[in-house]
Amino acid sequence: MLSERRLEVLRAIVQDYVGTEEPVGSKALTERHRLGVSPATIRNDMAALEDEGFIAQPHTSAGRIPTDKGYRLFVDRLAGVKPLSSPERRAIQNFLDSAVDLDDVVARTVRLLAQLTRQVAVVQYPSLTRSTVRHVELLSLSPVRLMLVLITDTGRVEQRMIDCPAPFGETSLADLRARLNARVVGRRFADVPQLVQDLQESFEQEDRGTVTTVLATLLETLVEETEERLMIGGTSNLTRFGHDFPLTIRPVLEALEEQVVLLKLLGEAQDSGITVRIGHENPHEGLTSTSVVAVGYGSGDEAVAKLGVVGPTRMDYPGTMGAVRAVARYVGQILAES
Amino acid sequence: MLSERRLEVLRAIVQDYVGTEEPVGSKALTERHRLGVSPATIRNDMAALEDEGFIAQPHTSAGRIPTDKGYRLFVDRLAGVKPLSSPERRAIQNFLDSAVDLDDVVARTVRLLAQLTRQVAVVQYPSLTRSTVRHVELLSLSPVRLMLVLITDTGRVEQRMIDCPAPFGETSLADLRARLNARVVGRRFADVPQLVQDLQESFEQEDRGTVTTVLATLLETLVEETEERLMIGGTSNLTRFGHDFPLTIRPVLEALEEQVVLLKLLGEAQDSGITVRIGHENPHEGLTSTSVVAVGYGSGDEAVAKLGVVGPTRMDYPGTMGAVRAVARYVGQILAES
DNA sequence: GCTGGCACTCGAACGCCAAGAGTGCCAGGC
DNA sequence: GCCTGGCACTCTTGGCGTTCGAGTGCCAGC
Repeated sequence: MLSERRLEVLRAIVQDYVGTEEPVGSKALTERHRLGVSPATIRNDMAALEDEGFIAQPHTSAGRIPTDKGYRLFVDRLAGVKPLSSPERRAIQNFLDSAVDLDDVVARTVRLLAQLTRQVAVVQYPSLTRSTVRHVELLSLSPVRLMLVLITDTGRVEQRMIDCPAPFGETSLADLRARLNARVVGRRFADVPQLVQDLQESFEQEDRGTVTTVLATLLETLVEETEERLMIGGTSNLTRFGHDFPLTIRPVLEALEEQVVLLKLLGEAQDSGITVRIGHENPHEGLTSTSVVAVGYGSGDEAVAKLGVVGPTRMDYPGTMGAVRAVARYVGQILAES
Repeated sequence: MLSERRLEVLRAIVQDYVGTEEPVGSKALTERHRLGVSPATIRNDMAALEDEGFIAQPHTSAGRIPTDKGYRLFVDRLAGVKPLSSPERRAIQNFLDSAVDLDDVVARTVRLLAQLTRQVAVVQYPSLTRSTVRHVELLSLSPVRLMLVLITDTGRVEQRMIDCPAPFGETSLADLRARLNARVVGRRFADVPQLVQDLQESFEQEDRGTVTTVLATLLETLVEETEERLMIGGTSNLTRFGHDFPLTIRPVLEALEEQVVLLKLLGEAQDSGITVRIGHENPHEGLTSTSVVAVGYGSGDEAVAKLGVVGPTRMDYPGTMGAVRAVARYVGQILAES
């Protein structure tokens, strides 16, 4: 068990290292923090912290830097979440309020997060599986060509082309549109498959082929789009990463290009509460020198998607967590309003 | 006027430098290219090329590297466009053919371009101004809430929420929908404003407010969405940029984050034919050490949008130009089919 | 107009040394 | 028992001079 002061020393080390990017020594610590003891004492504490694996020395005659384990302890026990200032809050709200559609909301959220945290921001589009259907529209582009448009309660829109096996009249189309909407509007996407499964039976023989095709396309859209989309931004913040550039930044950029990786990353975050993954806690290889701070957001109580930032393990955790939480909260509000 | 051989020397310098990333000397040139003369002669030629500003020495006792002006001459007079191999062509076609919707087409195009050229790829979504209207849909979400959906011939879909000043009945809605479509389907977006300007006059007094609102929203959407969207990818290729990382890469990443900058960049490319902007020819400050290779693409004869890559001035121009042109061609085909 | 020869320049690499930061440990004091 | 001042030790960092080699420019000769 670590004494109170040793924890205090760890906190001081983390804070200083985050600020200066340089290994911090015992003397510097006593100068910048009122620890009430001499450097020699701090040295003993540091030796103990190193034995426990919370800090490490890059080389023998250098100061100490926190390890992943050290950051973990810091985040779990030593640091709170730093709330944003009220000007910041107002700025967020203003900026998000002027969004015109869902794409715009997401785009603005990304910019905002990247600016506030000075890190790479990742925002997932509201998920289809947890959303409900607001409307299904069928348009006839030609007698044998339909367009299916799917609108969610979060404002997301998906469309698909459909080639009909046989000409499909306007009355049949209106009929199908009405029946389809009657069954699925307001329901969750996950429930749609059962809700429409016997729909084609109520149609004339000649139209059944088309109806079946439409239903198949609808279900396909649901499945395909469960592969969620996301938007990232603030990659130029990666340049503030460290000194040994190419090696560090390369795998990160590569990971960021892989939507699958990012979705998995966000997916592993808890539904509620802020999740912080530090360095090697990250499953993906290219991201072992980064930390991920993620949180769910949603229009109601439940999270419909997640957002977060990716940055160096040496980051300002309290500030980042505060910004991420605040942005998630406001985006949730915006979505609820629309 | 430069002699034939001196041009040949310039070509050799560009090729070698692009391959090795290192200043190329007279001896190395004679070894790798059959120029038929001795290093001393090459040195004279190089001195001449340097006088003309086509090549430069990083420092006195180093080899030469091409200047922007040198690359320009190379691109204009010395290099052709290298066509892709037929396996590559087949791969492109296969990859693009399996796209499910417009977003997917664009996303795949970006990946493809980035992979083929090993550079940062930028693809603009098909522009609204040059597109035609395929369909306008109006959905009633509640008696006082409408959704406007706009579908283009390139498959792009835009939607907007509309709050009606007064309740709007289903029959009025159907009427408006029919009249709207009758007027604008198949027409260019640019022509829409005049086509709908007196539409509200044929409606009952009580509905006019709503009709006016709908029309206003439609026009607003046209204007707003003329601010085009685009997608970028392959940023991890920036790591292969050069040796002096942070300074070079930072402004590039920043420029890439600014959609406005990129749109302007692509916008300045010619409508037909490949445009190559080299180094300082680029208007944007952060991109003075990059070259941009861009080309228009479209479903018909006319370009509806542009795509291209951004890379170091030291790039394989013939190969890059070949890849960009080929990808643009295939994307055009895909769009024409859908 | 090309070529071989030659002197020259200059950056990269290396080794060396001194300075400074930081540590670990120990003996003494509260 | 814990803290502290002192001290020897370790290593990195930066400056400096030297060497090495690539590449150049120029010139005389063919």
